[in-house]
Amino acid sequence: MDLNYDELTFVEAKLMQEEFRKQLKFDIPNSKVINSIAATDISYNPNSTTMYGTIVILSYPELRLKAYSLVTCETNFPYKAGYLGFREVPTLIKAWEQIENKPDVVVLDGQGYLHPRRMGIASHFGLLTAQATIGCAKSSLYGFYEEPSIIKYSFSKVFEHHTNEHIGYALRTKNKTKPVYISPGYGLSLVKSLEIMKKCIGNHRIPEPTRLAHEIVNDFRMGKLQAGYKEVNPTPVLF
DNA sequence: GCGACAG
DNA sequence: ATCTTGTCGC
Repeated sequence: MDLNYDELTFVEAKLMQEEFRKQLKFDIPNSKVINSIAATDISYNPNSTTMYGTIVILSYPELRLKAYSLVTCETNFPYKAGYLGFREVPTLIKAWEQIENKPDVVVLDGQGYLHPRRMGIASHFGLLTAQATIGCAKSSLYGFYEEPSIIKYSFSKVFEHHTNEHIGYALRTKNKTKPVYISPGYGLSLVKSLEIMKKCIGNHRIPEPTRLAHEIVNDFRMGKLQAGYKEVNPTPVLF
C-alpha cells in the first residue's frame, strides 16, 4: 500500500475524514468467535520523523503473547488533536501488512467513533484494513459524561455534545485511577467493544494488549528487538 | 473571543 | 509521544 499523508493540509485531512465517515460500518454480521486480539503502539523521539511501530497479537481471552510485528517508518504529518490517524496510520499499515496470521480484533491507542467526526485513529485504521477495531484512549478528546464509580469495571456512557448521541464509554480499569475511553472503530458495536475491552483488563490501568504493545515497541526503539514479524514460541506444558 | 485539545 | 525526581497511597 505505501500510505503517506505528508503532503496533506489539515483542511484536506478534514474533508477526507468526512468522506471516510460515510463508509464506516459497525454492525457487520458478527457471529464469528474471537480467538485473538491485537494492540498497536507507536514510539518516537519528539525531535525526529522516525516512527517505531508495533502490532502485538495475543490469544483471547487468555491474553498470551502469540506474535508481533515491528516496523520503522518516516512521517512528516504533525500531531494535532483530531488528526492522529494521518500521523500514525501509515506506520501501522506497514506493520499490519507483514503479519502472516491476522488477528480477529485490533485495539488502537486513541479514539474510534468517539471523535468530533467519528473518525478517530481506530476508525481510520479499521476502514483502510477492513478490520474489526476498537479505540482505547488514555484521555478524553470529545464528548461529555459523568464520572463512573471509582470501582474497577464500572463505566458510564459518553455522549455527543449537541445531539446527545451515545458515542463511547468511560471505563474504570483500576480502582481509584482515571478511566480509559472506549469506542468501536470499525466493524463492531458500542456494546461489543466495551464487552471485549472489559475482558482485556488486568491489574493495571492500561488494558493488557496495549500494555504489551507499549513495552514491546519500547524495546524495539531501544534496539533490544529487530524489525520484522515474529511468532512467539508457545509456553511448554509441564507435567 | 475563550477554552479544550487522542498521541 | 518522551524526559525525569520526588512523592503519595495501597
